[in-house]
Amino acid sequence: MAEFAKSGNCFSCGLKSSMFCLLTDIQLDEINSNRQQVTFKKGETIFKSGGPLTHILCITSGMVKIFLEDKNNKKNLLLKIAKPTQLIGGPGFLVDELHHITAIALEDTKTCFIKVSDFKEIMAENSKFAFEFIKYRNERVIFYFQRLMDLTHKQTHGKIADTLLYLANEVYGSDSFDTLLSRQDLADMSAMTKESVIRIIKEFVESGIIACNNHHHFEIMDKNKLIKISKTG
Amino acid sequence: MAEFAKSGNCFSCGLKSSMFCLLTDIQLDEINSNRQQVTFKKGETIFKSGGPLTHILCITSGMVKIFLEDKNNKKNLLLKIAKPTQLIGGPGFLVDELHHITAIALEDTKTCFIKVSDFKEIMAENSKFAFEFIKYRNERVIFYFQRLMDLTHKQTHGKIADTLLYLANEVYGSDSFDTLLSRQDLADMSAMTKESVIRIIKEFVESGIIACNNHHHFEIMDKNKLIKISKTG
DNA sequence: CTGTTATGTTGATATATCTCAATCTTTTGT
DNA sequence: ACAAAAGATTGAGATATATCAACATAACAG
Repeated sequence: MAEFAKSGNCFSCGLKSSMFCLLTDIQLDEINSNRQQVTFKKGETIFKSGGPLTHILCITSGMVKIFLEDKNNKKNLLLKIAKPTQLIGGPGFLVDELHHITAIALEDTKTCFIKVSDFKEIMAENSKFAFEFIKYRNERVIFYFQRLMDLTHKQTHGKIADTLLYLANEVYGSDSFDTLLSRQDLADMSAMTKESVIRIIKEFVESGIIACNNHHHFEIMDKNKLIKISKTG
Repeated sequence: MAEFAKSGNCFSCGLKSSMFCLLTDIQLDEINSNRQQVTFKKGETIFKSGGPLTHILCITSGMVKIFLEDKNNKKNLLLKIAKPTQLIGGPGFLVDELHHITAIALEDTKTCFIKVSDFKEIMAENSKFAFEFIKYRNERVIFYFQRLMDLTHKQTHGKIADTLLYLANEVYGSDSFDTLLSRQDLADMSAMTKESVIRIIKEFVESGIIACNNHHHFEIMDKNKLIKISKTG
């Protein structure tokens, strides 16, 4: 198992320019000695909504889908795709110490488990670390605000445009990408049915806005048009 | 202008059992000497999305609606009704120092303006205060998660049930209440049109679930039924 | 390689909700 | 008190999207 970089620098596991850069050697040692590395296979559940929040996770490699679950209606809402160097844990921290989101590995994924108690201790000692955490949280809130507006006020074309732009810009960093997400996942992300997703993707392909082969390769051909569709809803 | 209570206690302006109880005398003095009390008339804008976030506000008296604005579509999403002793500021804190929400007084409202720089200083000195702030933020995130699920997956009857239950339980603390919200506000809160709100309220009245006089007085007659409607969507 | 299961696709139909326009009611300002 | 403005209500019609069922294709296990 790789050790963390010393001297207030980032994790050796790839965590660059994150809040962990703010830690002292002593604090890094403390986290380092208590952390556990765990590997998940594709499709495995990393943690589940309602379960105890004992650790904050850092993704070392792989990809994870994070979503809200509804027991009654079995309708999920996919919130984000988490990638390496991102922390996942959720808002139960300092509240009820429960998970409010579910995380499932989209491919084989390595994670570091950091004890919540270590997290708290360091946060109490190191105010810059706490500030960075609040900043991170607030950024997420701004993101969810946008999600609330988009999912409640836009119609299907706009929502699919949003989902495709999110994947290209935020997840894959390219207008041409292969995704691990199923049509149902795209539907859960856009708050609609998989049938509607399929129909709109077909429309987008027919009008030359995107290309799509073998179900999982996407290419954005006319990004301006897609952005316009996203804006007009 | 009233002074804050000393000895680590709450604001004299009514802020009870809040995070301000965690401050020392010195810290309270610091906030106290820099704060400004501002009164807003009914309908006045307290701050607007996009504007600079220079102060965190504490509501001393009155009621405020907090909502997300969309410049293009002029469709708003009402997030919450803020009441006395609540802090309002929003997630721009430590991110871009801008407001991401708009606040409008629903009635004559008194507020305390606390400088963001004071807030930061005290948070750096007092880790318990920072923890309390993170807790507060995380509670909001959990609330927004629920909102995301409710607004995207439920249909109109369920969403109106949610809105009525929110007003009764969280805002007015009674199953019988007069609200300052218009039909359009209820629509903005439930992510639907005012016409649909009106029709469903009429249905609820006709089936004896609620009573509603002179547009603004509501009374929940059959709460169990309303809860059931909220659950089944 | 082959049957089985999961995922994707298409079409026909139902329906919830919005839109628009007319009308009625309440609130507000003078 | 009255006119004007704002908000609430109702109805008819349009439409976007879900639902359901059948079928096609891809992925997977033995």
